[in-house]
Amino acid sequence: MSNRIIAAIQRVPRGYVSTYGAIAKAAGYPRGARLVARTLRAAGGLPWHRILGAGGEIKLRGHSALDQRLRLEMEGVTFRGRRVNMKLHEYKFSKSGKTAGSGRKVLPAKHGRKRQAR
DNA sequence: AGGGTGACGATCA
DNA sequence: ATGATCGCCACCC
Repeated sequence: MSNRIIAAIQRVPRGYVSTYGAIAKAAGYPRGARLVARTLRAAGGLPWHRILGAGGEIKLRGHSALDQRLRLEMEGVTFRGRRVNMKLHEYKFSKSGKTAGSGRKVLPAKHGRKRQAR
């Protein structure tokens, strides 16, 4: 059952987002990104718009993609071109029990980014 | 049982 | 950055 997946998705707070892969992993399916997608489509009443593809890219097509984007912006999520500004909104799961903060070294952001094609 | 598909992801060209 | 491939996993003919 995708119970674990459902649960993981529901843990993502408003104004934040996560990815299929991350959700899958958090739910105990390290390679189940597709399962997450399937679950999102099947189950209802879930904050489906908060789940994105790797890198914060919207994987939906057509009008649904726009819908998702609007919903996210409506929640205060900002975009960087075509994808969500994960830097600011990615929600990190904690193994609920294990080392919370986990290891993220806060890489030095250096100065400005180089370029980027819209 | 067999084959195709998709709200994915990582790699390589 | 874009497009093609391959690997994964569950569902649907």
